[in-house]
Amino acid sequence: MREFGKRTHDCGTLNKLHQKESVVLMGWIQSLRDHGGLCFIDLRDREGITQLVLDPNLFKDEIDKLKTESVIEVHGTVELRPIETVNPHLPTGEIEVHVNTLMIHNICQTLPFPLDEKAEKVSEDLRLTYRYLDLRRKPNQDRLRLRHRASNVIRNYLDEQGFFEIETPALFKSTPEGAREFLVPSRLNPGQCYALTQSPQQYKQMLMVAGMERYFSLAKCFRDEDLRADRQPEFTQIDMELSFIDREDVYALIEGLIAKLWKTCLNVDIKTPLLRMPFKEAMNRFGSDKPDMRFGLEFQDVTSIFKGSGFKVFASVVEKGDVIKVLKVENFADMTAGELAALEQSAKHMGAKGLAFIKIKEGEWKSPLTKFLSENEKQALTDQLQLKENDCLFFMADRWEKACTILGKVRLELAEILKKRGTLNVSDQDYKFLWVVDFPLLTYDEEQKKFVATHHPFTSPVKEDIPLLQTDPHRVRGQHYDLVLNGIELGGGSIRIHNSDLQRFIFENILNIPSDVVENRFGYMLKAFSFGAPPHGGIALGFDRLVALMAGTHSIRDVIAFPKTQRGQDLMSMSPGVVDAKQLSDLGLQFIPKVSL
RNA sequence: GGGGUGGUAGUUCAGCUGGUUAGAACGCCUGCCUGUCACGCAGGAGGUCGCGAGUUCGAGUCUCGUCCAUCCCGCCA
Repeated sequence: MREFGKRTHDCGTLNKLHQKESVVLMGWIQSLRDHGGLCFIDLRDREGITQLVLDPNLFKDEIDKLKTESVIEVHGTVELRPIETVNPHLPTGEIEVHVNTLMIHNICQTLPFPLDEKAEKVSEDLRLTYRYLDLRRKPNQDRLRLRHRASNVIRNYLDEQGFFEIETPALFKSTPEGAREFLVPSRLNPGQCYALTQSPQQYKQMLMVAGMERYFSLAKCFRDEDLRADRQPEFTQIDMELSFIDREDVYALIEGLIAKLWKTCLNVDIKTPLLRMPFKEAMNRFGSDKPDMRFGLEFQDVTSIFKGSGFKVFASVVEKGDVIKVLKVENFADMTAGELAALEQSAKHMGAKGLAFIKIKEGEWKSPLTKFLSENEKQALTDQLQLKENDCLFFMADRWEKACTILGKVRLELAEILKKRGTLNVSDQDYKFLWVVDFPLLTYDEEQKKFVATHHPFTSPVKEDIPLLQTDPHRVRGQHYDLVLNGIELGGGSIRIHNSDLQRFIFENILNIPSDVVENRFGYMLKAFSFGAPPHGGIALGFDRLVALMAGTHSIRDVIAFPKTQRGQDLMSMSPGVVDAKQLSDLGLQFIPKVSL
């Protein structure tokens, strides 16, 4: 079967059917149990563990030398274990290999940390320093195996759907309107820099102009932003672009892909089509553009109830045209001071002045605001929210988006609290996907005092909203879509602008980018769109996040072979590092000490 | 750039209101052991308490600074 190596089997496959067979195994010593007159070794390779039995009379010297994680090769015979010594926890637990030849390939010195279950508690920086050891552990092997299987499924699926896998450059030019970039000085063009691609966005659109029709790539992308558990400076996107399609085609394509991935890799059936929710609705109900749909805790709007209220804070908010959102939690009137503090903190963290609440206990409204509320207001709240004993309400009054966002944060914190209490069950194996759609094309940036693209400037407006560009730009919806799973944005995409004039109008008249800058940065795109660009659109899914979610881990470092720390360092190879003066001078570079103000 | 949490044997941790020679488990070393699979038994080695100042008769413990890790906010079109 095996075309390479001298192994006859791997350590996961032998069973009682192989009895009396001569086999050759190679692998690592997982554990060594020397009983004096008899010695057991658990030999491990990528596929499993097989118990070896060694006679000390034959291998005395070797056994003395061997240590855990040493690499050995054994030739021996498969024997049934005595019935009372069968290990039911091991797939190969019915047999063992009686060794007649032992070759030591490498003695392992004492390990810097244990490689059994205890490794989970070892500090991550130590494990990253010895990443090659940490990766020997089964959970890590399984996660990289899962990643491999997922990429295989993706390639096969997209091939069936008529896609070409095409590599695009990692060295691109700087596009400063996006994320902060890694710059790469060009030796051959002194004084000039490449930037590592934040995404192959512009290249893939050019591939559509080039008539490739369907492109995909598992593309490495680079962003020089601060890191998080779900963010690395280099990461992988499943990047796709299609010609002659609309949003529905993209939804169907991706739903097929997700269903196939989950079925093949996890044996889980995902019901399609997936739920779709307009951005506005997601904000109004859950206070997020990536709502976690595994639990309720929805908001209601009670703005109209507080018109002219005796509670001045609320009344003035209504007067300004802002909103009041409320989150009702059942059986939470016994909220502790600590729980309230945690909720208030997450609200304040997001810029709230406070977090108003009402508890209904023994028929009474317990709250700092009770004395300001009229009977009419109480009745209106009771009716609209169907209040009952032990309910607890949290209010947020502010500008629409801010009020929703803050209460959205409170909702997530509440879920954590309820989980701790054991009154809310949220499972990682419960996969609640949805599409969030109908985002506004433009967002007003208070600091810059101008409109910016909500996603990116290549997003096409919804056709019937195009006339609004002239009159009410903020009301224009974009043909953008985000794929969300359990409160995490898996990816997003859009139908693009393929008309040179419309694209130029957006750049110059809506986003107010000076025409010479447009020409310099995007001139080639505008030109390309004037040479027969097909209508097109696409999507990019975060591959690391996707695999992390499938693996049931929240950190993408767990599914990346050699991840970087939060400061962007590779502790194993110690990168980044200083470079020779010669290398710098070849590039015409010189480091100036950073001066802090 | 800002906030939270943490840093004590190789590893994971304990170490109380500051007070003898800083402990445990696992790992490691030596010896014994023919049915273990977290093998067992006996013995042993192993520490600049992240680093630097300060308070104090006395600091792992208190204060300040600093470094590192991690989580979050800003940021991530």
